[in-house]
Amino acid sequence: MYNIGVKNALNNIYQLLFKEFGNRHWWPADTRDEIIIGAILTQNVSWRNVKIAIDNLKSENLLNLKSIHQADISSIAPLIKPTRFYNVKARRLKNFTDYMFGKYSGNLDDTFNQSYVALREELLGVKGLGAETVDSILLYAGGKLTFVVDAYTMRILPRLGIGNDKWKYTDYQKVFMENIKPDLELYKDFHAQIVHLGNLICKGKNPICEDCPLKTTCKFRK
DNA sequence: GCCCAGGGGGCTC
DNA sequence: GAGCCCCATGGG
Repeated sequence: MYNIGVKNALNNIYQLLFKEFGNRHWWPADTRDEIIIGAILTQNVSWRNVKIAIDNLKSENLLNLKSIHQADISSIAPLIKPTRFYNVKARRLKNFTDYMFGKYSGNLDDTFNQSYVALREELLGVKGLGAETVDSILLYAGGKLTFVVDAYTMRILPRLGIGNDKWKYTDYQKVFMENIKPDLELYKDFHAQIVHLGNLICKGKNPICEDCPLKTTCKFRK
């Protein structure tokens, strides 16, 4: 799915968003461990709540993978309550550390030293990590060139004439990866821009978004 | 009180 | 392989 129309549209969309919002500096974290933990905690919950959980973990010195690996689920779960599904998510955090300490002795450099394709498959095999979580980890913590697709992406792109309700995660991911410049910083910021826009105005209820910087592009406005 | 949110697993057919 | 329920907090 490569054509000059899509390529121009995506570039145009990014330029409009960047002009409106500036560089989003995403992912907000001090360490790779924190990015990975945040990627799991943010599943189906707003970043506001994740932030609270992150701070809770930090205050108990649990905001790193080694400590998570050594801790019991029962001591992690209460700290991440604000992110909903806290028991499930505590298990998922430990699923990741079990995998990483089991296979790579807890060494993140070794983990991310694997090829993109092999590592992505491997991570998808960890219970509790789906495509969006895995791609977030690979892109923001691992520096791998993979585009992160989320619910906002799939809601907004069709309005701009790209995709439809039949498209799946992979279809959206491909359209980005085949049509935008293969640049790590662009991948990071483009996804961040879409999320920011989605948080502001595209909740999916009202199709007419008066404040949307993309309104000249949006099919709902024509 | 009610609705829904930046996801993923598991079951059913 | 799509469709549905489960998980179970917090803000509007």
